Amino acid sequence: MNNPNIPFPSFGQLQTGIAIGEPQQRMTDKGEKPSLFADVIVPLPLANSYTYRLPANMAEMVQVGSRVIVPFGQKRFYTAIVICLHNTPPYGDYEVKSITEVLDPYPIVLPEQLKLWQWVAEYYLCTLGDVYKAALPSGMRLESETHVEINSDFMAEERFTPNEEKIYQLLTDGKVRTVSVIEKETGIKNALPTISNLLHKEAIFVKEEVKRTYKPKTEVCIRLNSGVKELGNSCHPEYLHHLIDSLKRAPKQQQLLMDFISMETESVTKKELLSISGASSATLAQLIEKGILQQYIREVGRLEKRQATATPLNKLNSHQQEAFEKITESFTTRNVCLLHGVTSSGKTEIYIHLISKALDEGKQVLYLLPEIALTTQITERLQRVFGNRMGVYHSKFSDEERVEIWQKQLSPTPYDIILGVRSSVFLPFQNLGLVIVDEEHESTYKQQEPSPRYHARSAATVLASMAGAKVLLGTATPSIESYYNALTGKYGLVALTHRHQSIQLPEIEVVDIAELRHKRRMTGPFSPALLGHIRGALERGEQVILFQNRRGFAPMIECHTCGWVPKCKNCDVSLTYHRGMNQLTCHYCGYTYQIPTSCPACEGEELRHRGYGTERIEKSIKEVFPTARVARMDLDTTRTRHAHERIIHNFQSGQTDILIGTQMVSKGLDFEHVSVVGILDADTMMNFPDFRSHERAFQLMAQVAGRAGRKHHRGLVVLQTRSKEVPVIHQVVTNDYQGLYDDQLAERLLFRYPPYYRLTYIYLKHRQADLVEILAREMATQLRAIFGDRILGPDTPPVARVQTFYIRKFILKMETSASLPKVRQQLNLVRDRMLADARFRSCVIYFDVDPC
DNA sequence: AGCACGCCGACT
DNA sequence: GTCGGCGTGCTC
Repeated sequence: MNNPNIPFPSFGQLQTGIAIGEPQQRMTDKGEKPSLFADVIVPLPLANSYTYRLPANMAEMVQVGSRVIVPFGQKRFYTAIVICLHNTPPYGDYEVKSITEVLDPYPIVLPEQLKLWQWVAEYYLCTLGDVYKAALPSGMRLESETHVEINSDFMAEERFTPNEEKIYQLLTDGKVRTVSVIEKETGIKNALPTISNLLHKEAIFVKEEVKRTYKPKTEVCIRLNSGVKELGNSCHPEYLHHLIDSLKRAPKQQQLLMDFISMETESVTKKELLSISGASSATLAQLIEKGILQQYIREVGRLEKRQATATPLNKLNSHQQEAFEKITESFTTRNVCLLHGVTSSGKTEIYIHLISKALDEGKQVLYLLPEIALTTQITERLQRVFGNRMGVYHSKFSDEERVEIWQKQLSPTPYDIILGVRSSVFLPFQNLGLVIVDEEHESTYKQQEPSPRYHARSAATVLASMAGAKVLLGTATPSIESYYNALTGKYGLVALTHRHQSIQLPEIEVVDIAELRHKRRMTGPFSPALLGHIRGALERGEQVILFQNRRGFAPMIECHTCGWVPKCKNCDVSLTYHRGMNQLTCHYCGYTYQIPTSCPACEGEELRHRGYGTERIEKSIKEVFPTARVARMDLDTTRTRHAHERIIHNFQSGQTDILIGTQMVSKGLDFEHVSVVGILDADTMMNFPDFRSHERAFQLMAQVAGRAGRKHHRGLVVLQTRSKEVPVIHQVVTNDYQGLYDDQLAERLLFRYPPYYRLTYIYLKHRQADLVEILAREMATQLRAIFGDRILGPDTPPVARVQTFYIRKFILKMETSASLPKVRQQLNLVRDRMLADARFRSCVIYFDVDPC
């Protein structure tokens, strides 16, 4: 295993070989000759780019990075991205189709972005089409749909089949319908063949139409009728008075007109006018009817209009100032710097000063946050300082809003700062100077599903190096990988150990719930000690956070008689009981089930809840403290855009006493009055079957613990566990990150994990269990022939079946010294070889590079 | 990913 | 004959 020289067969080209950008011009093309061909990528999981003919009238209008509409396949049209313009006719005997329409006369994907797309596709072993789909807001990707209409001139010569008759009859009303509508209304499963038969018989017309999903937002506005306005302005200053007088007999209209004039504005939205004047829309309609006021529709942006910067920068304290200078210093020799700052050390202030510095230098800043943390406090803090220079890019924003941000970033007046989640690394930047990855250790930066399975931290680093920008990774609990990179000198390292405003780290009390449970001293999920501390806090008017990293009511229900547990029919997992919705839910595929009244195995009537989710914790705590005001924050209570903010706001303003939540409660929040934090069950985190489980458990617990404590009082954390002898528990109690790091690093080396080895997971999926099994066995042989004992598996993952697909998994552990392009090429080769086998053609094989 | 095409078994 | 359900192969 110590030999990194794997027997790689020597193949010529290693890379995918898709050329992006202007090709080398041949001498003969030196002139300003317009290009004849365009290579494009389509938003499909296809490995190749495709060459289209560029009609002469479009040649001037298209650039690398423009969107174009192209016919692709038998009927459909797609929005493709031009990645190369050239004059080389493609070889091979296929008909070269022409571009249908050019959507952008300028690039909407900049050359640098295309390079990032290509890096992501290569590194994460996916297609450019996958990256394209993830990168561009879907509102910018128009697709075609088939519309079907009756031919009214049709004379029946042949007989129709029953299905043809059905569809024809449906269409006799003359309405235009899409294929899916026809299928729905007739109940025919696959209507396409029948529709094409009808088309052959010329009974119907079919047209393929590109649907424009993006619609600009509009509002109805009111202004003076132009004639009235002119008279009022110049010729007859008295005219408006006459006009008002003339409405004497219509006092409501008169009042409304006066209200409008007193607003001293050219134009106002209808809504605003009516609400200010209190008039009815009928009154307004009459004024419009009389030609005094005029109604028109105005296009408005969806982006929030905000005040220009108002609040000045806070002055940094001496520790922050020192850190700030060290970071700046580090950037002179290194591109990436890790800021390791304990909770409440004021990292955000340092970020703000770094952002401000970058802006002063005329650069743009990308501020990345993990998915869950966004909104609330950090956003508000940054908005107070940077106002309308900052844009927010988040999955809870509508697609239209994302489109507008994208376009704004291409405009001459882009946001200087983007605060965003994972996917904002794909936004166009014209002059990027700094990327901040906040809470860099967060695993939500890694996209799990679907492809591209990319890590935003890595993508951001690559993006920055392409743009000549610097990267700051900030966290209180660095990922083992980043800390290793910092200690080995690849990254700069700056530590911030002083907490702001004399806030002490909380005291952590470990409670052994195994023993208490044995002695029957537990009240449901709560130990006597925890309940005592909660009671104390409530009596003192202080707040409590209870952390349980599991949503729902109970992770499973179980028949008390025979032990039967309901499982998902699609996935190999037990179902979570959600009490609020009174149903069982699969947390993997989202499928919901009715609750059985009796056990289908033994017909026992007693089905018991096993374990605790946040919902059940909420119910239990209300039973113990009936007067306490309790709120819950988890995926289920924060589905809507503002729910998250509302829960936090209510807690912050003291309208809630106890906040129960999943890891959501641990992110980027600072509450003034929290004195007690309860970690209800540390074991579920530590027992997670993953090499990162202890690292993650430490990070989570340290973060949650950091929520306890206020300015002058030390907070208290009650940590309930059944395994208090596990080192991580002690490391959390003593806030010993270094200890955790040393332990983990030793383990990682011993068991060949990152940062010493690079991991790639190889997944195999198929509907038939036996087929994946055979595939796995044969693939194992091939993989081992190349990679030897660097291949582990095939394993059956803990959840062996998700959404009716059976799953097998290999783990590849590569030395960091091995050539990545060669490894990738080998992996692709094996996959292609397996899929070339007729037996395995319908199997799915994919890779997860640097899994989290 | 769609979509066509071809083959097969079932229904009537 | 018609229909629906797959497996297979291709998309400039």
